[in-house]
Amino acid sequence: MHETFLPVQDSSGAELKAQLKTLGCTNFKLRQLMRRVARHYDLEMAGAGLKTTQYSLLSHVLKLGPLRPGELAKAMKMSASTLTRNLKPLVDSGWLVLAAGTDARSRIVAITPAGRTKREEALLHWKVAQENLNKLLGGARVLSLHGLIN
Amino acid sequence: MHETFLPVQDSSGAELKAQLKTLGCTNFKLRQLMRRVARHYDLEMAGAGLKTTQYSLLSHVLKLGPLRPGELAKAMKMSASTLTRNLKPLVDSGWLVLAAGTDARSRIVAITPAGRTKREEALLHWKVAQENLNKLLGGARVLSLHGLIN
DNA sequence: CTATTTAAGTTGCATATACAACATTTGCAG
DNA sequence: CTGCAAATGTTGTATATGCAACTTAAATAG
Repeated sequence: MHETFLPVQDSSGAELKAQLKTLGCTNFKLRQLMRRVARHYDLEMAGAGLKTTQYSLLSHVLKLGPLRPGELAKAMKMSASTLTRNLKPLVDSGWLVLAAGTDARSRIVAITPAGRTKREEALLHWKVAQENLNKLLGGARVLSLHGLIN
Repeated sequence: MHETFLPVQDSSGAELKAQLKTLGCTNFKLRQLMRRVARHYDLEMAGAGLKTTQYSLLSHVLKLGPLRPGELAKAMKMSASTLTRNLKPLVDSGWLVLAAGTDARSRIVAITPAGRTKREEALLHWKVAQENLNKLLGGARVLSLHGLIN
């Protein structure tokens, strides 16, 4: 009788551990959610001819200014090798440029005028996707999710 | 003065909308988290010679019994084309088999004895990864995350 | 000033992901 | 039966992801 009230109070003890054991694989669940969310954004972003990952990359270069690939990868928390490859389609499209850095081994990534225009266009689609996801999942849920991530 | 207390009470109204506007891209944040979590699990799962995605696939085939690719893809909420390709390394390793289905066009995916053994071994590593993630992110946070996903 | 270490990016390899187009095969209408 | 529509998987193409190995260049030790 007592136990039915305890869980909420005892959330950092044995009860929490017991609840954790009932959960499925966090990695799998997260991937599932990621696929779903990515599809949602990509569907809308396709109207601007971009993948959402590309929009994110473009936005980060815009905001963080011309910077070295290494810094960008660190800021976006992705591996340098992934970044190298993700840059390619955007450079090929003329939205980003890879210039020589101060150092002969390093480089500088920068957004081009065409890149700014494309990003501006894509921003409108991003807003729609973001707002629709809030409706789809529920604003409170999305808010909680962001709270957990940071 | 009053407003400082309202947000919590008014979580489904204007205040929630205002808070949502301050958030960054949900897709990007989620991808970041996914990368981090995937790295965590994969590092541990490497001890069993499996990627975590492969472990998930193996586990699903084990639990859902011999079944058609289409059903499996639906259960795991991934595209059929992704599944087709993800099956390949596991079939090549002899942990799964693709047999002819009742229907001449359909097929049956099943786990092999070697697959069961491998999955058993990998389960131990999965448990370590799962538990360590709980410690790393905090049990309460992981619990909330699962709550949001389902 | 040479030799080794460190730094910065890229490439090889393997996997994950999905949309569109495709090949087969059933099922069903007529 | 015939022919078209629906079902079931696989392939083509493009991107995303990361580890390990590699290349080049700077920095530092001796």
